[in-house]
Amino acid sequence: MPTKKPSATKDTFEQHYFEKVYDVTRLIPRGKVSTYGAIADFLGLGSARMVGWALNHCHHAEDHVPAHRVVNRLGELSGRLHFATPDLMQKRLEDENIIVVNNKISNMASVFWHPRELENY
DNA sequence: GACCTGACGCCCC
DNA sequence: AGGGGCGCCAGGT
Repeated sequence: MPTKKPSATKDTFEQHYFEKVYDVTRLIPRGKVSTYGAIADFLGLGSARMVGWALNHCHHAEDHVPAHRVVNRLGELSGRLHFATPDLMQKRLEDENIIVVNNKISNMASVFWHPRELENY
């Protein structure tokens, strides 16, 4: 047994769960949002941080990832500074009729969507 | 290796 | 109600 995993294995694993995160994020309905924790739970990732880590690299993805629909569990736009401009995340949400005040979604309970609502995934 | 730092979240004041 | 501590995993230094 090799004491160390080949780096190719690690790379493909990352590729794998990055894509899973992107796929779930793409399934968030327009006008709804999900959270880092909900996506991590759904995918069985050990930590919600890994979702943030994956989304941090989502601009490398082949197809568009609606990352503005992922917020923290309090509805705060914790990732907004990683968009092209600091206000872009809020603008995208407002374009979907989501109300944002002080970088926080006001009606979080009514727009929250959990991936386990998916029927066949 | 030993830190440190995250697009996080739970627990406990 | 809001803030600190800590676990979580990955990367950088």
